[in-house]
Amino acid sequence: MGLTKTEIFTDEQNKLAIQLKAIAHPARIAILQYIIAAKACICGDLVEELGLAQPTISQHLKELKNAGLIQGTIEGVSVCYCIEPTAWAALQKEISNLFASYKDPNNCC
Amino acid sequence: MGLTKTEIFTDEQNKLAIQLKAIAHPARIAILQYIIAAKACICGDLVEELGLAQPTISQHLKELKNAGLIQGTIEGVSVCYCIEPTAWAALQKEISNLFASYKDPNNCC
DNA sequence: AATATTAATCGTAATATTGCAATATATATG
DNA sequence: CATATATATTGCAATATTACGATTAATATT
Repeated sequence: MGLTKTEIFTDEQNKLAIQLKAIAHPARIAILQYIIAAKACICGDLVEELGLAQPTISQHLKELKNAGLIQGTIEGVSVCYCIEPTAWAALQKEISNLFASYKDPNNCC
Repeated sequence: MGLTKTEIFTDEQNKLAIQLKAIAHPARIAILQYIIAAKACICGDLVEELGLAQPTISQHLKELKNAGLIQGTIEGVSVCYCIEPTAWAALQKEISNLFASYKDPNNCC
């Protein structure tokens, strides 16, 4: 075990879980916030900005990339990261649906 | 290692990460959707509904409870679960802020 | 070409997560 | 009280995650 039983759930549930998991880490939240806050793309000031080692940051960026939430373009020696607008908007909508489906308290608890 | 360096990040980032992590599993997404879809509170039809063993469901419910996202009230032999409205709304707002902070594509990537 | 700079990859240790069988707990009901 | 029902807890095996040192890869600069 130690293995999520993905075959039991719908593709939508699995995909949402994967993308939420990508965001569900303080370092990756911080990375996303930093990328968003910078008006331009971020060319890897992240190592200095956060207090984590370079391989660790690189790994977190890879996970965000794998989840499709950011994209990186090579700019000479460095790499520029920014939000992937389509996936970002899609995830926003998906999460919004989940939360909005809960209307008012049933006050039975 | 294997341990998130929480001291590096803000309380907000850590709390958001914890609550997102609670949702970031297909079983827990399915549980939340089922609780929401039922107009009344759910008294453990979950084991039959999802294809997971009873201890596994119980554990997932515990995690959602620990994250403050659901609450359970004892109803005789069984337990009724429903969304915790305050935490649910707060998390919705927090996530909404994160996503909304990204305006338009900077098209520099 | 040699060196510097930046980021990715590999390998590894520590810890966390997932899932379940077995068991425990707690409340009904006969 | 004995038994049934519903849920929680414990213990464990398999796997995943987190973090980083060491190394590699790739492009600039001298």
